[in-house]
Amino acid sequence: MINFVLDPKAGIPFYRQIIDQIKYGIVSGNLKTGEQLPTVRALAVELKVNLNTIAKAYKELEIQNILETQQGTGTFIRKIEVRISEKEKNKKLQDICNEFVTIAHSYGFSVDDIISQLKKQLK
Amino acid sequence: MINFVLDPKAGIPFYRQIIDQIKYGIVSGNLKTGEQLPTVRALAVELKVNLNTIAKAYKELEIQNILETQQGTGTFIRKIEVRISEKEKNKKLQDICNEFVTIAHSYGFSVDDIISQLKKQLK
DNA sequence: ATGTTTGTACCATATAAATATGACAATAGT
DNA sequence: ACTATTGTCATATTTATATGGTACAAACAT
Repeated sequence: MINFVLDPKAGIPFYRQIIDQIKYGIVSGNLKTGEQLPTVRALAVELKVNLNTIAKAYKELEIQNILETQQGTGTFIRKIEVRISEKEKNKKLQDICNEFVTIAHSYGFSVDDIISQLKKQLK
Repeated sequence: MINFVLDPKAGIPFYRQIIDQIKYGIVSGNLKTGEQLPTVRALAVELKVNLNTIAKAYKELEIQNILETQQGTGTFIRKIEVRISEKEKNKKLQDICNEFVTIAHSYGFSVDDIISQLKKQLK
């Protein structure tokens, strides 16, 4: 579970701060596959924002296939189900990598930079 | 010269993405002092945005004394040192990687999968 | 069945971002 | 001088974003 925090001075919308923290939580392992997130109302109260703001964050992550929501039950970190061929999988991985290398490049980061950052995250 | 890239899914305004890419381009050495940037019109066409959006980015960097514009001639990198702290740089790299890893994760790929794919691309 | 908890949908409002146009000014090349 | 190219400015308009308020719908517990 994460300890959510909002920074009103950050100049970053609340819902996006929440998105980022969830993503960070997944990458760092603080959020595990299948784990339930706080309910929109609970988190809204905790962070003192409207429940729509939370719902918007959750919604966007659901569209990105990162979360899974069930009305009446809750919101969860999506369990990945792989039902594509090995070949398609590799193609997908390649596509994702290409896209991100391009973005990283535009900020002056090299593939080596990315790799060493990723390795850091493994520890 | 930079290969500018706009990511509509990033949740960061276009003009700010351009600003960041120029700043990081200077820091990483991809943009050198005195170098001319694309004209506002050229970059607008390339990125398929309005020229005002590019002009806004350039303008803000001129105010920050990072760019130098000469009406009728073009926009250039100023002879000053752009300082971005290690911390900030790492944050940016981390953000990019974070985004990357989360998406990959949602397709069932691990950080190790990504690293080995990236290493393949290096060869 | 009923009530509670869950996410969802819709509406309203304010602000920010991006576009569209057009006119203008400085520079360079001819 | 003339022309083309550059950035600038102003203004209006449209679109997207951001947050809040309220009511609705699905799942669950009892």
